Amino acid sequence: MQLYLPRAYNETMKDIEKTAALALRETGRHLTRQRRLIVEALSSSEGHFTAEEIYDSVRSRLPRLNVSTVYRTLEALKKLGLVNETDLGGGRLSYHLAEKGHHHHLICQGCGQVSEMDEAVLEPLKRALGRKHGFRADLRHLAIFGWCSRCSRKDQAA
Amino acid sequence: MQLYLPRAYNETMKDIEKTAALALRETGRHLTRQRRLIVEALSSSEGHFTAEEIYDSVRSRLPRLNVSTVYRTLEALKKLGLVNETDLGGGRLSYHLAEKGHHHHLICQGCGQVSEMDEAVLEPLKRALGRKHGFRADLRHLAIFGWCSRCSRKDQAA
DNA sequence: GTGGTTGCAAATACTTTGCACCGAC
DNA sequence: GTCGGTGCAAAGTATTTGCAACCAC
Repeated sequence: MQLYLPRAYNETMKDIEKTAALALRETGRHLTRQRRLIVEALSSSEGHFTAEEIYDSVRSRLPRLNVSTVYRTLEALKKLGLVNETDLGGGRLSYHLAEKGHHHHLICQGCGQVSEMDEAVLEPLKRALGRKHGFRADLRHLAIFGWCSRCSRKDQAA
Repeated sequence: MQLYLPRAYNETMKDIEKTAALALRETGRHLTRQRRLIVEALSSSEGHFTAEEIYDSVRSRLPRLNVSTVYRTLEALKKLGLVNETDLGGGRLSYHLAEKGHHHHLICQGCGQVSEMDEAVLEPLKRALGRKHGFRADLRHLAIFGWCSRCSRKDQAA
């Protein structure tokens, strides 16, 4: 694959960025500077980001970036299956790079910390829903609210 | 308890409306016509409603009602513990009368139908989260997305 | 050069807030 | 009469869209 990017970029590009570049090209779309930086921001951590967090992050390097570009890019990447959109509540959506395995969020209502849990914990629930309710649960991006161990302790002390 | 309402109202009032009237009075708040009608709308079904659904429903009887009154009333009832707010995703909140037991939502991504599941199904999950992650899950209003049996069948046929 | 992409501004959807008047108590 | 509640309008927040300039191809 030959990118239009300067060689130095190409050599340091992460796999995910190359994947994005290819997927975009295959569908006749362009890999712009803003899109590359947005993918880079998304890949900067395993976590999830709101559109505004991505916007703020990329704007430090591309000050004229507009939020609508972020939304449009996330939409495009979502359609390509490279990004997943999660509704963690609070009236805003979160985005993270699509991964092989699924992960799930434990959101602490005390400190706001978001941790992840493994899928295995949910298997019994999934089976029970199918058996009892005929419901095929899509547990790819479940968000569970509650209290982390630290805030639980604080809570009891109060 | 003696309400300012005409006797006929008092006699036909549902228990929940009386509870609301008492709770409001106890905290030095007023039971207005709009608040009574909003509670009535909420109690018209076991389901959950968005603020706009309540607004539309009450406006047929009180055309000058304003949305902000609906939001403010829901907020007041929430503080009194009479109403629960649930984030079913999609950028809007849902409200329903607080019940003794908790209920949980199964939201079909195919037809949008929202059904309820009983709490028992979640107990094993709750225990596992505590044991494995030290996380005290607040599962009072869990929303699980997926596919109902009808849409599952359609999906397989396609 | 062409068509996809961007920045900008305006629109949309949901919710909140300031304020003067009103009404439950 | 008092203080809480309401309608109205405007603001706030998250997201989307129309459009002309722009740039990856």
